[in-house]
Amino acid sequence: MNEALPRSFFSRPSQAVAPDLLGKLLVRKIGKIKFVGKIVEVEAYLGEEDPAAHAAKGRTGRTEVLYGEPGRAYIFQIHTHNCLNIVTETDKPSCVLFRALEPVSKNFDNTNGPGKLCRALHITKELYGVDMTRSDSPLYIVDSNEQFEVVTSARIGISKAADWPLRFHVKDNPYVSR
DNA sequence: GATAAGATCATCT
DNA sequence: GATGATCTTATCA
Repeated sequence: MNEALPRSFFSRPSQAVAPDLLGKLLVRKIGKIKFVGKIVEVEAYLGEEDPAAHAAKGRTGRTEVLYGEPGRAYIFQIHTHNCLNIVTETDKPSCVLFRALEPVSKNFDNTNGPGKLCRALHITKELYGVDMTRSDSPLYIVDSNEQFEVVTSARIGISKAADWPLRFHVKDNPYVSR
């Protein structure tokens, strides 16, 4: 068990990966400590065609990972906090943002937000570019067979293209942000 | 000129 | 009071 999702899982459009990512388990290992959280809210970013995506700005170094392999972790710093994303599609700088997690292992909490999520899991620039498709990485995704209802809604917290239905979250889950 | 790091202002709790 | 896919300034190439 606890086998990381294959790279092929992420080699699809963000809007296809995002909803499938819900209910999956995010594993964060810090030394011998392991945090496990269920993904309950995500947000898809398409890339160059998405005005709200960082890649749309035409960056090359800061968003380097976005242009790289799918399944890689993209750590983005917002103000004094960090945000965790996972890269999708090789050709496009698209990715999926983890907005909220439901604590499975009870050694952490307050994960109902992008910045809070990273703070709780102690995610820093050190994890930038980490391969999340390997179960020996400090950060990876594990499959789950749980049943739940997915809700699609408009994105939040951005100024451009905020009305695009690229936000997905588990219905009736107390850990979903705002 | 380009990349990296730190901060401010609006919205939500 | 806290959080948040942005913006400005500083340092390196």
